[in-house]
Amino acid sequence: MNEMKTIRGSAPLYSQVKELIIQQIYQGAWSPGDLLPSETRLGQDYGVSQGTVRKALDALAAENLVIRHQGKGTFVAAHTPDRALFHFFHIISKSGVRQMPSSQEKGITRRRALREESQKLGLQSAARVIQIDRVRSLEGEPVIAESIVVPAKVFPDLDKLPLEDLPNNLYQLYEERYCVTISRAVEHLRAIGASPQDAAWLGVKKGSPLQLIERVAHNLKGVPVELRVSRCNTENHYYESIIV
Amino acid sequence: MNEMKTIRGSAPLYSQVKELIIQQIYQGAWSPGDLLPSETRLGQDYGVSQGTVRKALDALAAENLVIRHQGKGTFVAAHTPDRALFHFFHIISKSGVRQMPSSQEKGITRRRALREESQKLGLQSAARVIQIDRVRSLEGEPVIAESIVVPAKVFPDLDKLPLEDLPNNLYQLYEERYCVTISRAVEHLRAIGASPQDAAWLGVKKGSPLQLIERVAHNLKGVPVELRVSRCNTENHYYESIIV
DNA sequence: TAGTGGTCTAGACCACGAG
DNA sequence: TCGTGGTCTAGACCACTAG
Repeated sequence: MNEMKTIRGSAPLYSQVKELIIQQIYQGAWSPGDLLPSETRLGQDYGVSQGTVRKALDALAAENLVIRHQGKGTFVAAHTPDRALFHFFHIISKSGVRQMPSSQEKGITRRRALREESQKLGLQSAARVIQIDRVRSLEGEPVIAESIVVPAKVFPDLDKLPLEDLPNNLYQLYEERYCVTISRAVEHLRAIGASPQDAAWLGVKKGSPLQLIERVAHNLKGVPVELRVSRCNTENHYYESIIV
Repeated sequence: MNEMKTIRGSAPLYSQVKELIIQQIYQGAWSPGDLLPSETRLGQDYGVSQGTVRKALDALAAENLVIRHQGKGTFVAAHTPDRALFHFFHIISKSGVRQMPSSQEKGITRRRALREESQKLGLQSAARVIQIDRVRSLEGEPVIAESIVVPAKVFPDLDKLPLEDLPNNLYQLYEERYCVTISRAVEHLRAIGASPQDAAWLGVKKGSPLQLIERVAHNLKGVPVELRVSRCNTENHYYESIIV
């Protein structure tokens, strides 16, 4: 590549460069964890100045799509345990401890999507989906009952994996096995009463208050690819949110 | 002012400029809503280049402390209704409507802080605080029972205001009447059962699940200046959180 | 028309990491 | 020692706003 197709009246150059880089990550030209070419090199490739590339990379870094390391270079962001913990897991113990919960799988099923699910995932009605149920524990205590629904088309064979092979960090699996990068999510929180199933799994009384978290997770292109419903026992934990 | 005291080995210049600007806003040199001098002018005043001032202002804009308008200039951020709604109010109706709730004051009292309150607010034990209780409604339905606790020292006379004079948007009052700018908050969410008081105020059954939101709000310097505990009926609403 | 922030470029030097 | 991103500067042009 040697020239940026600059279109008069279109988005700023750095923004076009940014989208180009996202496109290339999406297409697999660079994978999560890979070192990107230097700013200078990218500028030569795209036919723009190094400063413009820098602005594009800064914007990507602000969205956690790349990680910059002085002296080393710029890397495509990967769903490391750290990223999972500090960006995609918001349950903190009351004493302030932040740690990744362990997972106990309760089952995987393949079925047809409910109307609401296909709508939220942008699927044809009654498209095939895979559901994973698991209970997640912190310090040995079961705290979260979690149901995950994903399109079977995007994650084929996910239900064929042995239960034991399902990692704690699913987003890493999505990334490595299915080349799907989760880059953004929207969560809706409510308070509900524990269902008999939740009560049994979490060791609480039926009807006791649980924190409900409904998450829709999106890939690099902003397409929803996962629904996740969590019911949390917030006796000893809470959900943390920072506002600016 | 004509020269930036650059200290060798210290923080980057633009970061020092940023802190200087925060300092001047904090001291009232510029008030919320005011137009800042142009980048060029600030650069002359501080003895740095316009590009360095720009980086400082960009950082301030990222934290919502200033607002930039092409062609007009850079303004000190104010707690307008819009900012309250889109940055400090996260309850959305299930149909996706986002609107500011109306408030019905239930009382203001002056008392001594509980141990937990003085700890969270960084006060001497048993320091004087003012508590405001109110019920907030969306589309005529009472949805949120809210208790606000602030240090009497920071907001003197707040309890002397006629109840009717308490505005819906308290942060605007803090800003205009007490020169306290809320710039950041941390929220902890849990699910609880409705107390008799909450049940009466919100028109739900005692013990029914409510969304609890405990917020600590900080001023420009990062000092906590307000505690706010909200109990929300999430039958028809939810708390929205965006993750990147 | 004048002034502002937004974009783009170019070049210099520094701090960091790796060999 | 070398290459990287981080900082800082300087100047050009554009898009928007207001008078």
